[in-house]
Amino acid sequence: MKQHHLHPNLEDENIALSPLFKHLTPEELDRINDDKTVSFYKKGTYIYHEGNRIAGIYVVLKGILKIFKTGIDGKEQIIRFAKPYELIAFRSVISGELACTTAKTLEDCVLSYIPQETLFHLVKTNGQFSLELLQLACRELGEANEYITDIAQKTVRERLAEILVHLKENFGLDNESALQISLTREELANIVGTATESVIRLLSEFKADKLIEINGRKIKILNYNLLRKIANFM
Amino acid sequence: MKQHHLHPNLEDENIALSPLFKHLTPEELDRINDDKTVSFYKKGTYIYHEGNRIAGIYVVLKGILKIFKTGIDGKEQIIRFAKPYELIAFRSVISGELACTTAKTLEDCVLSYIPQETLFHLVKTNGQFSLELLQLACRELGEANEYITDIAQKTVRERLAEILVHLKENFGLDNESALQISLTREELANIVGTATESVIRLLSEFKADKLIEINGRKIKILNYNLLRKIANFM
DNA sequence: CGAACCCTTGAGATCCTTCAATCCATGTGG
DNA sequence: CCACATGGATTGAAGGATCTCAAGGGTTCG
Repeated sequence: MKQHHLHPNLEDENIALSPLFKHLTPEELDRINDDKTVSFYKKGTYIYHEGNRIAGIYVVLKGILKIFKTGIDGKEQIIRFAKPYELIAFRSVISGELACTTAKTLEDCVLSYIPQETLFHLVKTNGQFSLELLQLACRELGEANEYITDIAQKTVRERLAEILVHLKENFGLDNESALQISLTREELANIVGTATESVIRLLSEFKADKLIEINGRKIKILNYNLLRKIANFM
Repeated sequence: MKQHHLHPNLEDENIALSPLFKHLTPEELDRINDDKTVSFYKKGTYIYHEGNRIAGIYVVLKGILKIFKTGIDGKEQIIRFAKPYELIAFRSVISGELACTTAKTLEDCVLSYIPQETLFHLVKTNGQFSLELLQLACRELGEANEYITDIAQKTVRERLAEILVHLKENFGLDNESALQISLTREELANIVGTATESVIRLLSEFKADKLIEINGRKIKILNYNLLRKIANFM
């Protein structure tokens, strides 16, 4: 296995922990392990840029990344986050299109890179694997459809509450019931699709309403159920 | 081949015209043709509803459908349209989730229904086919990401112009350079993600600016390039 | 001819954005 | 250790885009 020895504990991370690779045969896993490279990336590093042609997919082994599109005036629209054992870049690799998003690390990350040849070979020879990849893509598609409807129909207030709920669901709370993921106000705005100032004002309101507690970037969830209610889930 | 003889010319329609099924072996095509059913649906018919469990996919052979989610207060959000040789319902069938959208015919339609067993068998045994299906899903995912960014960042005016451009690209113009697809103002609003009244007012503005000509639901495109400019493509 | 639908227009309200100024924490170089 | 630069967070004020509500007009179809 090729490996960049830039980080002490890379060996700990095992690609087979990703649900997608669970049902591979030992031979297939060996092939992946031979072909892959594992690398360490500092917080704030770009993995790929919108418009790039990408020659392989990445499995997140450690850390969190944001995946975003750059829109009007360079304003970022965050499409999703990627956390350990999730894939990035597979959409463009599979479709053969240029990257439609940019990926940037929000924390120090360890990523495993799998060349597209290895991936395509697996898809073509392992029906179970390709079905699971398909299911992954289809689940993401379902989430994207939700997202579209929310942005189109909900108020900024509802969307912000919803995002807080999602962040809790996806990244959990620490022992003080604060969101584990740490985002700037601007990043929150770029998920919700609004102005930074609006996020700030609404967070203050949520705080005044005892829904959350704010300490810099630390956001404590005080009343999860009410937050869900405000989010106006269907 | 099982077939509902509800329509004179069903035999004309050949599922193999769909690019997805192009690379199948004759045996595989036979299997599909044995398993499929072809049916006629009048304009305004629901094919499936959000929340349904769906047991197979549909290939559109004739007609146009709208695929939408129902959001706040029952307001529809149109996610996409489906036209001949495109698939519907495959997202939920593949992911095994309940339908996250509703499909309704906008015109008289002919659809071919393929049971999920047939589909799954193909995916598992034909690597090329599953790759193409994956590519289809990934392209849709890319479009969904665009859509999200547009709705989040563009003004209603820009989005409406963009939708007109898209409708021209996807459904073409008739001999009078009017959009082939006929939508109500409300449906336009439900794509753009705005109020019906806003669409009406903006269409009037576009008309005043000689971008389009309006005749009931008939929308003639007079200045395509300027429309694209207003749409503010990146 | 009425009912159902759709389209259109106006007026007022409101949610959000934008712009500008300030504050605060952090880090860096002298 | 201080001075200053930088990037984020905050607040206020003003304006504008868009929505909602209400009313009226047109068309189609049984």
